[in-house]
Amino acid sequence: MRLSSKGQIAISGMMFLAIHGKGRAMTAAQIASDQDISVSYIEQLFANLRESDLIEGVRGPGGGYRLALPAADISMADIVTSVDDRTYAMRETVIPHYGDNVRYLSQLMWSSLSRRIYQFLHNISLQECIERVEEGESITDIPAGLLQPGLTANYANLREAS
Amino acid sequence: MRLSSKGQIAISGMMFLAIHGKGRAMTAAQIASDQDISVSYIEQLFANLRESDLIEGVRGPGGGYRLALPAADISMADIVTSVDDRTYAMRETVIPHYGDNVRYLSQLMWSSLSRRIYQFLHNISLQECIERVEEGESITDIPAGLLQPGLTANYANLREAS
DNA sequence: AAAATAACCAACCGAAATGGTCAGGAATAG
DNA sequence: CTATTCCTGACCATTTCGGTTGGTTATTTT
Repeated sequence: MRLSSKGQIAISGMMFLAIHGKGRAMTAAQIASDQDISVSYIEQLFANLRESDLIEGVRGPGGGYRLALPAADISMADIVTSVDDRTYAMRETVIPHYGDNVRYLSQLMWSSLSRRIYQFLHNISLQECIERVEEGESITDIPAGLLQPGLTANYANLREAS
Repeated sequence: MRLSSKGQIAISGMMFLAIHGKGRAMTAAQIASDQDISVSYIEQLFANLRESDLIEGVRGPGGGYRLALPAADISMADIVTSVDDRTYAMRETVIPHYGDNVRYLSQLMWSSLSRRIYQFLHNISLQECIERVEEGESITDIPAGLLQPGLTANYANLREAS
């Protein structure tokens, strides 16, 4: 299991589709602008998501990208593995030898944990993910480095302010 | 939140200490050999773990590395953030503007998920992690790419075979 | 005291991944 | 036909990954 900024961008992009799309297609330009990232890079990542049948591309004027499935049927694991684990060769590519006791155990350990992380992400749907924030989850008391100092409000605050 | 092969190596290394150390120090050479990786690279990663007070280094003959805390008091999140999130600048470094409604929401979404992943990893201790495998967790039915084809046995099988 | 061990430290290096640019081609709406 | 927009491929700068080399300390053993 792997999780990088690539997965972050893909997840944020999918959230954007789920929230603002609502059936109609959103252009790569809109998604890129939302995340302050280049259009081409969004297109690269969304090409992966399309190959994984998570989104559909609609060409021509009025076109863009839309979810290929209900948000409830798309998991975080689906998104992450689509863009992140694609080229990620797990380090345990050597088929373990039963005689090589110690090394085999190390591989087994990581596999076990990797699987737990995958299943955790698999149980979080795009739908549930955006509902949680829209319902005004309070996000305080977060470990250092995970969040910017200024970012301690929630969606409810945002609604009042805008 | 971030998770790469660096985190994997660190976690596997810590598991090695927890299982084989049992109080006495294990050398960087032993840990590196177990993971089939260079000694210097292990030293680099373990320097981070030491700075985070997760391990102690003991110099001289008979020296090596040992856990600085009971395995039950060390979480997966501790290890991963020590080596992985150290140089990882979260993409949300721009302080969100309340007026910039859409972009703020995207950042909020990711922060919310990132926090959930962190807390998930924070609730898995090194102790619990190794016990689970030692007790013979069966690891079949794993999504493609997460595990090598040959790697479908469990610790119980290993014990029988060796 | 000398030698051996093994953590520590810093500089550098090739390969890969990240994130981006540019130039076009193919489909579709007006 | 034309504008829009996805799609594709080539290329590029920078960072990260994993490693190498060459040391220096601290500690134990001889």
